[in-house]
Amino acid sequence: MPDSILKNIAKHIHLSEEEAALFSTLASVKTLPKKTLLLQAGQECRHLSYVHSGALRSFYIDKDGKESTIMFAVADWWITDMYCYLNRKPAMTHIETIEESMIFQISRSNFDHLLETIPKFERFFRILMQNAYTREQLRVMENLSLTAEERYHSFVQKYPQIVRQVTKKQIASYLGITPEFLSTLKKPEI
Amino acid sequence: MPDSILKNIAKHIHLSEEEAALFSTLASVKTLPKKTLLLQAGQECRHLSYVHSGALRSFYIDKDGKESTIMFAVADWWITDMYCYLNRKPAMTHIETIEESMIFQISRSNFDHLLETIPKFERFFRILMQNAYTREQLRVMENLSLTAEERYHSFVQKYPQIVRQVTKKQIASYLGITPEFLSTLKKPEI
DNA sequence: ATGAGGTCTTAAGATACCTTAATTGTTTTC
DNA sequence: GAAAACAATTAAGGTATCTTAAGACCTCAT
Repeated sequence: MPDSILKNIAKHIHLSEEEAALFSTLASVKTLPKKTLLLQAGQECRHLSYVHSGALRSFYIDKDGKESTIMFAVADWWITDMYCYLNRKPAMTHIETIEESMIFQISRSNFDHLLETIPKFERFFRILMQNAYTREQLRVMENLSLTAEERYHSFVQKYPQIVRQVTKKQIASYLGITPEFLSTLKKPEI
Repeated sequence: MPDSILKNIAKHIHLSEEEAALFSTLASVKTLPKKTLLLQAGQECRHLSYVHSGALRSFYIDKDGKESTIMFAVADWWITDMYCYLNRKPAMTHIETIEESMIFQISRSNFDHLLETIPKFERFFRILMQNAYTREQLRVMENLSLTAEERYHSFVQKYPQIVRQVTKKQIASYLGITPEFLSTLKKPEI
């Protein structure tokens, strides 16, 4: 188990060697080729994934077949269909790799086990959820108050690494605009 | 201290009598008249508030003076400018009462003290943050994939109680549309 | 009670963003 | 390494939503 994920955890809580070892037995590694579907809407969402390398996205397909990108996950990000993972509901979103990726996965039952065995993980996940919540709330705020062009510039400034790893079509679907309209916007300063 | 807030906590964790008593010493009660500004953008956000009765909203005012409602909080909801509360940044949003309200507040330092003294609260806040996160993510999804009319109907169905307590103008600013446009939409079945 | 200010509605004209379509360049696949 | 598929761009016409304005209705303070 490469230690990028342990470093990610160590940002917020300190694990003893034994705890880190236990954690390692509860996570599994996967290497996935580009364009691999990791989760399909309707399926049970069994895994929380940490991205060691590569890039993934989760997206929703509405009744008209239109795709909306819910989130991107590049190195050092966590991704899942959180609502469905936590509440054992059928997934609403799809998750796929954008490029070849190496990820670590924690199943729902190992997640529960982890929280019971090492209560410090409650703190870790609280902080993870806190950050995810405030990020989504800021996104809602920008969706409500900014024009498409402003949202695009804000995205490029906030996530320059993601911009390098995904297509403009995918960014457009994250911003809630069409690729054609994105094309007409003034390019942001980088 | 009325026990609505203890019941809210008991939904997710079990507190002993002593723990409940300690918690009570760390929260303070306030009764606020209608239209009271509880937090102003730019100020430090010192409090996390639980709504016992009444209704509040948080909103953002953009560079053109346009208001966007970030969230409503009616009985049994928690509200604050979470990003700024947790990270000691100046508030981005305003919070005001919509009607006379009774709330319980926890200061940032008491919050920290609570998490250290009663680690079960890590679990409680994890679950609170989890729910807030998945709710915001669903809101982003709806903003990206639904028309204004569909979002309005979804809001009415999800939050009938809020609909009774706030104006249509405020709902419009939550949905990201103008009150004039909301007025032209087909009324939802209730 | 009266007036002042806010909310809600309707309507006409304006605009941000969408749809469709065609062209070119790039990537993937056999 | 050719063919097929996809991404990016440009442009013309269309639509959802906004802006402004005006009138009717509330609500609340004097």
